[in-house]
Amino acid sequence: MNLPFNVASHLDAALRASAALLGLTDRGFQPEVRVADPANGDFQANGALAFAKSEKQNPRALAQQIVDQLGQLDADFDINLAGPGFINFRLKPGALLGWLQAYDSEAHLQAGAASVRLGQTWLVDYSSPNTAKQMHVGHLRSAVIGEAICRLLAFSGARVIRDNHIGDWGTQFGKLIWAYKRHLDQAALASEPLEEFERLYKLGNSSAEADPAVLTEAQQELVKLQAGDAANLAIWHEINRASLAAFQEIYDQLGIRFDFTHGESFYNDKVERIYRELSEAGLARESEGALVVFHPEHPRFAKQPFLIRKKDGAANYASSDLATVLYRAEHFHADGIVVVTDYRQADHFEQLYLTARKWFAAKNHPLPELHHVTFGAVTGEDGKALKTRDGGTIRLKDLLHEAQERAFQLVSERSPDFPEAERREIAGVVGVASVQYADLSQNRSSDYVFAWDKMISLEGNTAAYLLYAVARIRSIFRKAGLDPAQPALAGATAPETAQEVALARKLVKFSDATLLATSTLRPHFLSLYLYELAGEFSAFYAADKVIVEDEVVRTRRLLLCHRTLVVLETGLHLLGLRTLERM
RNA sequence: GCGGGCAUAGCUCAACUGGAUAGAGCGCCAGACUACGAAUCUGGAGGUUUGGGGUUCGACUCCCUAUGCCCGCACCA
Repeated sequence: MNLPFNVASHLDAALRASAALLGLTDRGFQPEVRVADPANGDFQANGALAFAKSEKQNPRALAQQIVDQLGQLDADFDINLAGPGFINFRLKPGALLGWLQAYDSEAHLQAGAASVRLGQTWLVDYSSPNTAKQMHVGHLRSAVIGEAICRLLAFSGARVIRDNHIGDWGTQFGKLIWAYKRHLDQAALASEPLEEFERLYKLGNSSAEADPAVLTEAQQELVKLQAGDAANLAIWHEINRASLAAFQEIYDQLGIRFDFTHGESFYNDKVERIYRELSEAGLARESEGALVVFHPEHPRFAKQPFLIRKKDGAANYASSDLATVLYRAEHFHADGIVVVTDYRQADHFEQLYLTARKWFAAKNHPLPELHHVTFGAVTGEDGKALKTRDGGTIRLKDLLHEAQERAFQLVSERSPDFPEAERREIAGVVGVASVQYADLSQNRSSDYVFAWDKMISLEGNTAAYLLYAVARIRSIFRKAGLDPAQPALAGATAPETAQEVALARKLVKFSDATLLATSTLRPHFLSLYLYELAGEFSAFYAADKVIVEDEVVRTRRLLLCHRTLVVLETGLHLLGLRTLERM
């Protein structure tokens, strides 16, 4: 029989069926199938251990009983027991070949993966910079991780909505508009709008500090804006338009395109309903003039309030975020919402989701899965967080530019015979991919130590290593005179040499890597897999020559090359990276 | 003060959420191109997983505790 895209799920089903025959399922038996250390097999089932423990049985004997019921599986697997009761499954070469023949393109991999979240809608809120400000290195993580998560969710079958929740509403606009009206440099606005807005804000800020009369004027500008004054609203729109255009230049380099840009201002007219519903639900109450929510059952939030309306009656980010959750649930019918921000907002989102769950239950609103995807701070080499107002922050624009310049020097060194235009294009891909991959290859929870050399380095577990593997495979196909889009590989036989088998076994586990990365919303699991796959390929490449006289051997190896190419490219695209023909 | 997070090889990071002998890269040492791209590959050295206790067939992972660093905590987001 043909193995499905996810072989582990196939084993899981078989083990459940076997356990059911033994009457174990009702008593809580779980197979616990996972990818095994290659020395032990391809997959292992650990469930017998935990179950035997709870039933006070001999785990090894129990595992043996389960295995005895697995009859037809031994066509595809070598099955054996090990240790205290591990069940090991090793794919036979013929089964490996069958899987490789079935999953021969990005489209077929996608089709195999898409059953998990078919019919679901997921909304991902990421990047979310403030308007009128440069994006700096701290904005990189949310954008890069968020985009990878979008692609992973889409790969698992979901309809994905990308929403850029920009910070386009706040007290800073009073000072900015004050300065805009008096000191705007039209030429600077046209060429470098964000620099000009930053200059104007600083000017407005320092003027207000120096002169109380200016502060009053700035506050009045803000009041006028919030009241809908036409002139101020026009300036505000201009600021947003120019900011978004500047952001999009960066998003274009990162391969990001949002479906919606519903910033904070979008929810201005939606907060009244929040106050009303939360009060009706008995969740919100007045405290020190403000409207707040306490959670008596919670160790911290019993006393630390969730402040949803300021004492002056104005909304804040809590009210705005509550309105955002409701809008996404009602308007988009989202099954899941993912918000990608740094971990310092963890308290806020815990309070937000705690409140939303109680509120939705009280009001019978359909509740989506709510996820706050956090990531560590970007720190300097001293381990301290880089802050926006520190003089030394690195602009994202400059970072990407320098990455590409460094990549260009390297490409020119390695491939001096390529035309300059092509070297530029390669450097663009390699430079940006290096920056993205540096972020995606490590667990997002940990702090990110910012260092040029580490980020742009093209050695070890880096984008360049993976792109190089892709380029080498494409080179093989050029040499063999075959089109990797439509290779003539009919009649390919099962893997034979140690390196062929190792590579084939790794390829089959692509589905487990994407599943793990998606279910945990941690793209680094996919990065790690791709790095290991590229390593297996490199070892295979060094040991087994592909383009040989013997046609059987050649076809067999070309099949492996081709599937490696497809899986590597599919995986890199899922991470949001572009790939190359040669480099 | 209250609460959260982190601590793994010299350095940067993994370890599939309680599974088998804790793995990679960089750096170091020794090898491999008149072979499809050496941005590569093959070996080697390197560990009391911050210290101390506990839970169990099994702990980097869970609990307690000590230390160190980071972060949040009433009207910024």
